[in-house]
Amino acid sequence: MKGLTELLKGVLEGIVLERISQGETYGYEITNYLFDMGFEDIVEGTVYTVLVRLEKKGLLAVEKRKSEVGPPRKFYSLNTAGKEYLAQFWEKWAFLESRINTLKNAKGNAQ
Amino acid sequence: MKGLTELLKGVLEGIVLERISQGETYGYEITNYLFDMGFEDIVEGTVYTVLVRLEKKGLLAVEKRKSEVGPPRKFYSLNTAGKEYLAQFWEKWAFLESRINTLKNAKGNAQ
DNA sequence: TTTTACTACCTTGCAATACTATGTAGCAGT
DNA sequence: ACTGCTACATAGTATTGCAAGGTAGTAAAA
Repeated sequence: MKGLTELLKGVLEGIVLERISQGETYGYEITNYLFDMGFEDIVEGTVYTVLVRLEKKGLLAVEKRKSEVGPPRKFYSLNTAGKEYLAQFWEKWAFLESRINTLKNAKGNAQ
Repeated sequence: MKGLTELLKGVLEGIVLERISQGETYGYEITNYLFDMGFEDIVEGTVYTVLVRLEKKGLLAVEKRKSEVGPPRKFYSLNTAGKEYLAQFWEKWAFLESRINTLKNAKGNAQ
């Protein structure tokens, strides 16, 4: 799906955090996962910038491990702050989703 | 709800368009509507900048009318391009919503 | 008549984020 | 040596919502 850029703002961060929370993983795998999910326009560079940002925010634990099929991988997992942050993300998402759907089903009560 | 800023990016535009599509309305009313919906941190300035952008994109028809309780109001409605754009917004939203919920219910299949 | 309150619109500068484009490097098979 | 895949990284750009102000019309209170 194309033209999602603006809608993804804030959401991508949450998606990446959730993916990590479901099991230790690394940037390249996340990129492929997103592609398989249908986010075909989210490229590697974008994912890495998100990971760097999340790490700077102090939400992730990192461990570098050798791979037998390429360069070493940086495995990420959520620390306590990361779990808390993710929980907040889901709260915000739920709020937004409910309001949007309310609006969507309102069918013209303006004025 | 606080801290929605990033999540609102792209979404706010859609919300405003949808509101307008449900019946001719103006900036001040939209602001109050958003507040009543629970978006208590979206202030007037934000709404007006959105309206200006939507107008520049050529999605809106405008008509200025006098008010008996204050300054004149600028009533907006969607033109053809605006309706098309809104339909695309809902498609994107549906896509995003479905993927997010898939992810949310995935429960750890990483690696 | 001045002040306050509500209505209504507008603008500039800022911060956060995703995208573009590009680069580096390890490993394996040809 | 070359190609292809794996894997990480970053500088610059565009878009967007927010903060913080400003201008004005109407009407009732002071």
